[in-house]
Amino acid sequence: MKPLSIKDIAKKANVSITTVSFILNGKAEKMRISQDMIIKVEKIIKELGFRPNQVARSLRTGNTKTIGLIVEDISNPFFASIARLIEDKAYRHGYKIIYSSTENNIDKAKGLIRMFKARQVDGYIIAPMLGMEEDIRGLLSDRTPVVVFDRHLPGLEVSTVLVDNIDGTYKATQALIEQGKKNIAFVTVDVEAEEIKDRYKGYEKALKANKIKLDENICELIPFANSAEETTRDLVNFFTENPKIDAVVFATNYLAVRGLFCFKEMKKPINEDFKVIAYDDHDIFKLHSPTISAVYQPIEEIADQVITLILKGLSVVDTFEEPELRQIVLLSTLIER
Amino acid sequence: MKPLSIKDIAKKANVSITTVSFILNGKAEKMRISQDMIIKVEKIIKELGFRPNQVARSLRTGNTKTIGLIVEDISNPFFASIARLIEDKAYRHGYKIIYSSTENNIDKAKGLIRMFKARQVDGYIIAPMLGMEEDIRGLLSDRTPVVVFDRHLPGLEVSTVLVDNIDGTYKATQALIEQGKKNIAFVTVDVEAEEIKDRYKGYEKALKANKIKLDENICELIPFANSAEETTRDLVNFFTENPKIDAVVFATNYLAVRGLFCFKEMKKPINEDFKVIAYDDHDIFKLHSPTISAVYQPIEEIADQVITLILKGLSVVDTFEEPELRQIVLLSTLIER
DNA sequence: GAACCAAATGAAACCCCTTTCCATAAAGGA
DNA sequence: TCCTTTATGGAAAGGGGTTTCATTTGGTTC
Repeated sequence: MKPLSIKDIAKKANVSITTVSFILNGKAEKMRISQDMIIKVEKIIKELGFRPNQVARSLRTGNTKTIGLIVEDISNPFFASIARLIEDKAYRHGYKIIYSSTENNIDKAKGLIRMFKARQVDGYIIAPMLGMEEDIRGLLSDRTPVVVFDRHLPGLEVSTVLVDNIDGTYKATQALIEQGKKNIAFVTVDVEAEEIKDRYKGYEKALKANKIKLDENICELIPFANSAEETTRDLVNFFTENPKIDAVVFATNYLAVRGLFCFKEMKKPINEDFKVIAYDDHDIFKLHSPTISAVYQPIEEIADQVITLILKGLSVVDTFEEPELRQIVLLSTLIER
Repeated sequence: MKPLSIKDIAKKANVSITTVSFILNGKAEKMRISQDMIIKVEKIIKELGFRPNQVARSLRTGNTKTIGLIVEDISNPFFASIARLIEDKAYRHGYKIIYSSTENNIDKAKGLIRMFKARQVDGYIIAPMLGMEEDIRGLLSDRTPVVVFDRHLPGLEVSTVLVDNIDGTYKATQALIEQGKKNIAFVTVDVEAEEIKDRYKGYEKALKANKIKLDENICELIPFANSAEETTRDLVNFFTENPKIDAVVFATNYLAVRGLFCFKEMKKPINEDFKVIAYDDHDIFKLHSPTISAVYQPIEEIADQVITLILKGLSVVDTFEEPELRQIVLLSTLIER
C-alpha cells in the first residue's frame, strides 16, 4: 500500500495541492485560505493520518531538520551522555540527530562530513580532531551552522563550547601539592589535540606555581591506538619503574579507569601515600574503594550551550544576519573524595 | 556558492545528465556508454569534487540509505556500545544511523516511528517497548525491514535477536545456591517487558529446581521513573528491612550499580556472607572491591546478528522474496568473580 | 456600467536525480 | 539500394512536496 501523498489529500478534499500545502505549513492564514477550507482539509489530513514526505520537502526547501553529530566514539560515556542530552533537546525543536564516530581517524572524519553534506544536514555538532580545519571552514563558508565542542582547533573561527582544560588539571595538581605530594605523575594520551595538551599545561603550570621541578620521567604518554590490555600493561611498567611517584593525575576518564586496573593488578594501594585524580567523573570513581577524586566536566551545561548555539545558528541561516560566533568556556570542578 | 548539481557536470562535459547519472551509478557499461566518455566524465566529476545530492536521489529511488535505531536510552552503556558497533558495521555498507531514545515513553516511541517513516528510513533496529506492536506491524506490512533486539514483544512476528534472559538469571541464582545461599533476593524494575519478567522467571526457576521456597518479601520492584537517589534510598530501605538476605541478583546493570551505592552507604560488606550478582558486565564490577560477578550479554555478537539481519532484509526488500524471519537467541555467560 | 480591488484558490515551475523509452548514426546484410 | 542491427546518447517523465504568480469571483467605487 503506497503511502499517501499530498495529491491524495487534495483529491479527497477537492482542492488543489497548493491549498493543502499551505494548510500543512501553517501558511493558510497568510495565504488567505478560508477558515472553512482549513477546517475541512485538516479534518481529512487527520482522518487519513497523512504525513508529508520529509524527503520531498527537504529536496524542495533545502533543509532536512537534521543535525549531524560527529564525535570520536559514541560509546564513550562522556559522549554518550552528551549525545543523549543533545538528542533530547534537538527533538523538542523538531530536529533529529544523525551521528557517527570518527574513531579518531581523519579519513573517516572527512568522509563523514562529505556524507553528511550529501545528506544535506542542516547543522553540525562536532567534537573535532586535528586535520578537520579545512572541512569545517568549507561548511562555514556555505553558511552552514557548526558548533564545535570538547576540543578546539587552533586558527579556526567557529562557535565553540569548551571546558577550561588548563584549569582542570591545574586544580587537580594544586590540590595534590597542597596535600604535600612531591612526585606527581601525569598520564596522558598521544592524541594531537589542544585540549589534551592543555591538560598537560595545567599540570605544568601548577608545578611551576609551586616551584616544583617538572620531571619528565614521571609523565607517561600512552598510544591512543593501544588496546585496553596494552594500556594497562604500559601503566604497570610505568608505575613499577617509578616507585617514587606519590600521586598521579590522569588526563582522561579512560586512562584513569585503566589506571585503576593497573593498580589492582599491582596490588598498589591508593591511600594517603598515593593519591589519584581522574579526569571526567564516573560512577566507577564514586564506588571505588577508596573513592577517587575527579575533575568533573559539566556535561549538562555543555549540551545546553551546544544546542543553544546550534539552534541559534539554524534560526539565522536564511536571514541576512551574520551568524554570531561565540566561544564559551566552562569551568570544571574538582570533586575531592 | 551553490553546490554542484548533475547539470553542471553534464554541461561541463557536454553530455546529457542521463549519461552522467549512468556513470555515477555504475550503469555505464550496461547502458553502453563508451569507455572514452566514462573516463572523461569521471575525470570531471573528480576534478570538481561533485557528490550527488542524496536527498534528491532518495526522493527518486525511495531509499535513503539510512537505518533508524530506536533504543530506550542511548547513554546507557549497553545501548551505547551496541550503537557504536552497529553504526560501524552499517557505515561499511554505506548506511547511516539515525537514532533516538524512547525514554521508555510510548508516545515518544510512536512519534519516533512516525518521524522515521516521514524521513523514509530504509530499515529499523528497535529495542522495543510494550505498546509498539501495532506500529511495528505497520512497518512490516509496508515491507520495511525491522529487526528487534534486547526485548521482544509477544505475538509479534519479526526478526529478533535476544539473549536468553531466563537462562541468565537462572545461572546466576543457581551459582549462588551452590554456594549455599538460602535467602537470595531479587531486585528488578517495574518495566513491562518480557525480558525483565524472564529474568525473574529464571530466578524463580532456579529456586524451584532447588526446592527453595520463593519469598516475595525479598523480591524488590524499583520504579523505572525513580531518580538515581530515590533508587539508592529504596534499596537501602529494602536491605535494612531484610537483614536475612545473604545474596542478591540484580535484574539490570543500572540497578546493580545503584545497589553498590546502597551497600556503600550502608557500609554493608560484600563477602562470603553476602554475595552480589549483576546483570550486564561493566568495568565497575571488575574494579569494585571485592569484584562483582555478572551475567555478561554478548554485545558484539548481538550487534553482529542485528546488522546481519537488517542488511539481509534491506537487500531483499525489492525482490519478490519474502523476507526471512529469524529468531536468534544468544546465551549470556556468568562471569564469576 | 466600467474599472478596480481584495479574497480565495489553482497552475505550474522548481528542487535534483533516476530511469524508461526514443533517436540517431554507422555498420552489416541481402 | 534499402532495411536491419548495433552502438551511443538524449529527452522527458516522474518522485512529492513548496512557492511564485496568475486567475476567478464578488463587491466597491465613481
